[in-house]
Amino acid sequence: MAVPQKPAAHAKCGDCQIRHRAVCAHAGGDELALLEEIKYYRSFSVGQPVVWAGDQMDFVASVVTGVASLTQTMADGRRQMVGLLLPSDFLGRPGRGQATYDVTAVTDLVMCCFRKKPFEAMMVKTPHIAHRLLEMTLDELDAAREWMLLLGRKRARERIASFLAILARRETALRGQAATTSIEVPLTREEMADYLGLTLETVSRQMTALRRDGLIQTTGKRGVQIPDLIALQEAAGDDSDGEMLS
Amino acid sequence: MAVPQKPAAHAKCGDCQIRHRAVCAHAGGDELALLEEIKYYRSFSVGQPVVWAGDQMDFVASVVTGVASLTQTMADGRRQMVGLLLPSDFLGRPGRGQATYDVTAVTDLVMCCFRKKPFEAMMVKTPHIAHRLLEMTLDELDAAREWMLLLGRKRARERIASFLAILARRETALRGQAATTSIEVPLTREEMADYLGLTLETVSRQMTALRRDGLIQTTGKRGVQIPDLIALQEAAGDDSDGEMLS
DNA sequence: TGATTGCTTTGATCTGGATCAAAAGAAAGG
DNA sequence: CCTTTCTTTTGATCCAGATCAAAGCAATCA
Repeated sequence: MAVPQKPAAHAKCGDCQIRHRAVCAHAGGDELALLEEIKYYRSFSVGQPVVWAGDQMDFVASVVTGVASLTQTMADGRRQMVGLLLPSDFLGRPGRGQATYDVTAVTDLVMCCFRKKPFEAMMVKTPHIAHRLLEMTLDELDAAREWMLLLGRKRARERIASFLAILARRETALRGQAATTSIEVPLTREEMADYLGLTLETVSRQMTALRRDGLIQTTGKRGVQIPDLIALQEAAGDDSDGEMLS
Repeated sequence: MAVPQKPAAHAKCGDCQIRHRAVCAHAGGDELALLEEIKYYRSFSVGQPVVWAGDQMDFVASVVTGVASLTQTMADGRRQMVGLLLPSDFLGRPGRGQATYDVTAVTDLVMCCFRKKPFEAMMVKTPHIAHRLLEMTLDELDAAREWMLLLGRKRARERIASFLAILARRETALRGQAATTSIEVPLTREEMADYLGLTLETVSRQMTALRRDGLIQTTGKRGVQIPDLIALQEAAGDDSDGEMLS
């Protein structure tokens, strides 16, 4: 397990699968050419650290494939995951040299990296990249605040249902929606617990309860099928019709 | 109570007390002149709503004086405050028409407002404003994630200590630091509970406990003195030396 | 093939904070 | 002044989820 992979030889930005959702989404052909020059790929296998909080970090990056976690750890070992980076999500903060969180590959992971200096220089020159980064950061802020409601006020069952519903939504957004949505949860029970502010035992028990109540089916450890996404969202305590925003 | 105030006649941007910390911080003289043309002030008294979640919102704004809260409410009434807007903080999201959260004046409040359309137009033309907004949004994202750790993993006592320590830090940053830091908590016990993911009874009990243990003194309902900020930060469960970042 | 290693599930018990209830301040109004 | 209203404090009890403990289960390896 965990053999460091050789970065795959990658196609040009124009063919990239995250081209239209990542930080480069609004970049024109000329801007893309500039990015193309300074980009490089890095791969990580499951469980590998990308950076530790406090480390010097001289690059920023987009997730191309796989999933990474942002985690905070207290002195006595209590852990809280504060973000999941899925394909097209952005890692790093222009204008800051140290990492703020532990970043870990929770699945095999490929990132499209840019050295910080040239990227920051580009941000000044190419308004489309800066603009897209603002847009993405505002989205992340909304997501973080949604998570604050979950962590501050939702019961264990609602937290699990919320998490599964969010993954399912992202899935139906990419694929089309079928009668039953099928997802692959990219986290272990313990990682889910760290994300949801629970213990792994509670996560396991509530998964069992949701299955017993017919809100989900499961295949293996990671597969979850959702026969009725609306019902699951109601179990999540979310205002039934779903809060959509332009 | 709560008599709507007449917006005060205000000095020019150059003299504004939040000039160097708000979204206009990096704006040059010419950019400031443009902002000056489209700005207007609005005042709210304690308890007044600024906007409700879902409302059309055709302006963005900076807090000049006072404090506002961002709150999410679940269908059954559970509430979670997801942000506090202090002087110089920014409200609103360029590129979105509806408010995402309930915004309420928790003290008397003065805001410096810009109609959304002209502000968005300016963002395109003046890179300094867009850049500052990105910077502020990234800071808010960090704050939100710090709050996720608090809500997901900290005990009641640690949450209160964290909250007071954060207010105290902001105070010592503005004023100089004295031996004893004095702060005025801008929230009622119930509002603190909504912010900290607790009940108002637990907040009250833990305030009493912190006083009993000599970590704070109190004067009236709102005044709190902190004889030893380091000790309070330890009670907050934060890595003693405080996580400072460039 | 059995043994080791990592999850995950399930059971029994404990506890921090919620809930229910009431009293005590403190400010505002008649 | 007393009454009303709002906020805070304190007390008694309860319970959702944590903690402690032990099996299950599936993959990998020797």
